[in-house]
Amino acid sequence: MKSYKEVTIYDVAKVLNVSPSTVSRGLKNHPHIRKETKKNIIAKAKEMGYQQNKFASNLRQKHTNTIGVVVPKLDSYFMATVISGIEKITAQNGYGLIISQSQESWKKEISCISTLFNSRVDGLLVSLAFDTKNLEHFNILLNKDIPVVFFDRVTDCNGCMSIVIDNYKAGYEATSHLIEQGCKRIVHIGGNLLRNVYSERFRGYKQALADNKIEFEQNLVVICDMSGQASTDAAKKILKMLPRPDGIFTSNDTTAVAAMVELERAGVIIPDEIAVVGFNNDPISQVIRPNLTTVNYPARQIGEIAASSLINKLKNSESANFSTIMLKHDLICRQSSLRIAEK
Amino acid sequence: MKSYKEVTIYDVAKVLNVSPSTVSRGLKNHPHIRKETKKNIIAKAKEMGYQQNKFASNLRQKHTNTIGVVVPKLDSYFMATVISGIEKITAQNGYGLIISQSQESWKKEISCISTLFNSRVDGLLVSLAFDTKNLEHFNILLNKDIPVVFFDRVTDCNGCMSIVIDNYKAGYEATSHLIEQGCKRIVHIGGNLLRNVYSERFRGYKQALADNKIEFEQNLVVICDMSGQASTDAAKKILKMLPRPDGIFTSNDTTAVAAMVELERAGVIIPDEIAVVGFNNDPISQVIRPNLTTVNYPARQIGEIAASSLINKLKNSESANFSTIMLKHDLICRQSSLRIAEK
DNA sequence: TCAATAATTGCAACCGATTGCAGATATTAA
DNA sequence: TTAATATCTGCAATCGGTTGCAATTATTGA
Repeated sequence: MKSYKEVTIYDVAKVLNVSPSTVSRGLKNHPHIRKETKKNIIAKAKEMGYQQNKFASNLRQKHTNTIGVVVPKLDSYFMATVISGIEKITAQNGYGLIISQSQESWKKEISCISTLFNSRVDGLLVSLAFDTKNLEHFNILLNKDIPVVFFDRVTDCNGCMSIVIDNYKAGYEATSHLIEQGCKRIVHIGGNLLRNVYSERFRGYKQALADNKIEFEQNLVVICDMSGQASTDAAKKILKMLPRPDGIFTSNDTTAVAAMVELERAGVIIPDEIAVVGFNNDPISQVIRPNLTTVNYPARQIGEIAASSLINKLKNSESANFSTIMLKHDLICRQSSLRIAEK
Repeated sequence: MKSYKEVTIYDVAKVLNVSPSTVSRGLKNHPHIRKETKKNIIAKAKEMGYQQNKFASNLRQKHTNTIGVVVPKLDSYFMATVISGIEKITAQNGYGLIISQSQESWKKEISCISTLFNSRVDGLLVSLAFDTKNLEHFNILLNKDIPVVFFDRVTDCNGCMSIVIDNYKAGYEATSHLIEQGCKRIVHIGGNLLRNVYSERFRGYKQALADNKIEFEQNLVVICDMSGQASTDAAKKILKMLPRPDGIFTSNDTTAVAAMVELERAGVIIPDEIAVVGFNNDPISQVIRPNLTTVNYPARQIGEIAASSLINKLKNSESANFSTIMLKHDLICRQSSLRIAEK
């Protein structure tokens, strides 16, 4: 197929009249090689256009310097930011990155994991799909001591690390904020309760209601796929509820925005008639009018910490083996929920 | 580092009392191996948990069955959809995917290309960064006959294929549509004219004006980074223009939406006072009120065709060597620009 | 000057899958 | 039954870099 000839350490060795092993060591700054020799080797290798063959190297060394990433979807501001953080750290440490999407599907997640396993990634960074019900597909990795770090959508998995925020607290704060603003009937829109992020936020929501002596009503809870469309539908339902709800706490900004658009279309005034709080602090939250109150999720930091935890684990497998790192979040109050302070 | 022992074809061979070569051939369905033998080999390999070592295989075979992807940014609906299309095709054909982002930076693009080159990808799928000024960084690939297929943000590059839509025509149609709706002073918001997508759409815009005897005004053109923020700023400028423009054609939906939000905030009625046309047909275009008129960009199809063209080229390098494939687009007319039909 | 120690370098055996060619076995034709 | 052909298998070299250990050279101390 390919007609050109690669330059190998053998070629460099021949020209320099040294052995391939010397070239190999010289190139990676091995202390046994004389400085002078090293300089020659590096210069000549560069001159000849030598490029290390990673397959030969990996074959011998048994690791690939590659990290696999499995995320539900790439196309959200949140996830893109996380990945950007991951990439920054991995690039700094000389690791390559293979990114794959589970498309929110358990089945596809299984195949992603298997593919990455077959590519012999050294470690994995994972955020779970919507409907993943068990973790058996991770066993092939765990059996071979390939470390896995979960982030955002995490799970209890024997020996794996997790990077999250305190979703319970965030949900509690968001809901409490709405209550402080005078809301009495607060709708919660959330995703599959299998996933910690949704179940925890939901739990926070319920607890905030309870702590404020507001009765929890199951029919004020919408569990959906968290798409814009689902939220538009939810908004339509909300419009028909009697008495009409006066607040919405939803688990991402996409749904918050879609709901706001639909409500305003029906003539509802936000926040006066219905106050809205989203989640993630996507850029759209600052574009939409009224600006959206939301929970700031330190996405880039999540990515950076997940990556550096994994790399740390790879570098010394005996390292301090924490199980969970919890990052700080903030509730950012904007116009979509401020009914008191502004008056 | 790793303490477990991998199962190799030698292990399988020993158990089955055949040679490693037979196992190798049996596993890949080589016609010289008896059906019976094959069955045994496959069964035993599975039983023993054999997993092919890709490094050994790649080392020997000189190719990696991996395709590299370089995109400016992952975090847009458009790009995520393209990648989804790419992944579908590559997965079907047994290729792996390494995805990297240039973050719209020429410099980062150079480093992405170099990294992928070092990973020995068999071929590359590329959409150029905003400010890429020359193509020298592709020479390392081209010199070694590693095929590159450009999509969306393409360029003339000796021997490379391109997958695009007719951006000139799309720009022409979008602008003509606004003119038909009675617009006389149409603002165009676009990106760096280095990139075909922006320069072509701009060219279409100008031609449509010319064909309708509307004088082109340079100060109605906003060249920016196509972010929501830039568009909000642009909208503020538009509000101050006298006489006030009555139409906007902008090169993506993000900017269209941001502009609409800002204009409506200032009390401008869309489309009556200012009609808006975007580009891409992002989901948001159907969420925002009024619904956004936009150009449908067949993102998934672009990805699929780019991937299959590349794979085709890899499989038989002598294959029909087209230089450009141009896909069909449509102008989707919605409320944000319809001033006549609806009245 | 000579032994002892330190600093360099080379040898050769890996890593695991692939594949051209030769050898072995089975089948068919004569 | 024997030669000729068709089917299978195995041998051994190869891909290119790495690394333990031996060998060589340089340096130091006595």
